[in-house]
Amino acid sequence: MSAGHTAVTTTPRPVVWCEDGVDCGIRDLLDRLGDKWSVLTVVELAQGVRRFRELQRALPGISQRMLTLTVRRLERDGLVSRTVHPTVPPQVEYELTPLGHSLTHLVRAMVDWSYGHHDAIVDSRRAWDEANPGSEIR
Amino acid sequence: MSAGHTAVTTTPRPVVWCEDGVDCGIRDLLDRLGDKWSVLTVVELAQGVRRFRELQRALPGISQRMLTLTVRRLERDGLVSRTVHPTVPPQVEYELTPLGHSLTHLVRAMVDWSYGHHDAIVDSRRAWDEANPGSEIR
DNA sequence: CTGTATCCTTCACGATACTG
DNA sequence: CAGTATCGTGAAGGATACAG
Repeated sequence: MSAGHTAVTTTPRPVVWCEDGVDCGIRDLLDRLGDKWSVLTVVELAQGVRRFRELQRALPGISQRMLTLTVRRLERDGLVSRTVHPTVPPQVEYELTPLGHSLTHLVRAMVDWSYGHHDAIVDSRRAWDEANPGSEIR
Repeated sequence: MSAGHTAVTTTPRPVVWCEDGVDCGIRDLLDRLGDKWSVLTVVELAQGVRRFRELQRALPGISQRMLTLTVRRLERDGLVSRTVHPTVPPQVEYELTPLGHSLTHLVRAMVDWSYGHHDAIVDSRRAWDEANPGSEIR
């Protein structure tokens, strides 16, 4: 694997792009994973059905606006189902769909990896910061 | 599981926060996953050692500035090692560390999930968009 | 309670020029 | 080749007010 003394001229099979620049779907996932609240929302809903207000309380710091946007996008992607009970005051329940539950395994793997390597990352950062004082990288 | 006819009063063990709002590291991972180029860079480096220019060519669309920032951050986190050969012109090689390689498994799982569920997501979006014409959600 | 509508700020990223 | 420096832009997200 590291036996390359000459340049690696054969580009191995692409993993992310199918053909020159064509995204195969990973970008969608990364975008969802990337926004501030989607994963945390999925994690909370993995515990069970939640009402709007319950979600908001479970996600300290989220604004009403962002919670709405987040659950709407998750619903649009088919990860979350939204059930409106026509009562007064209104009652809306959010729940993970089977597709959403399948994402849960992945999220669990991410959480596990974080737990397992967080110390190493923190140490590495501290060492790097000491070796590169005054760097604007962060 | 769905047997809750009364409210779920016992909040299950937290998964993301250790204690009220304390992040246990998942946030760091999500931030890295979230930025535009980190994962793609790791994927490319998973194929082998790469020089700066090689990386740039492998990541169509990335600017010189962003590539620098991305590899610096990955280096700071201990995911990537940077080796400078004091030649002229300069030659710098980037390589995944063992920590970086461990992330590869997770990325692979993400790619697999994307491949497996991309169609379902696309379908769900189309259906949602048809059911919610003129929505600003996207 | 469950949203929408506005306004405003931040900052991630791109473009470009310059350096050793 | 491998960066650094600077500037500009758009989009994400927060705060707040209002509605059904």
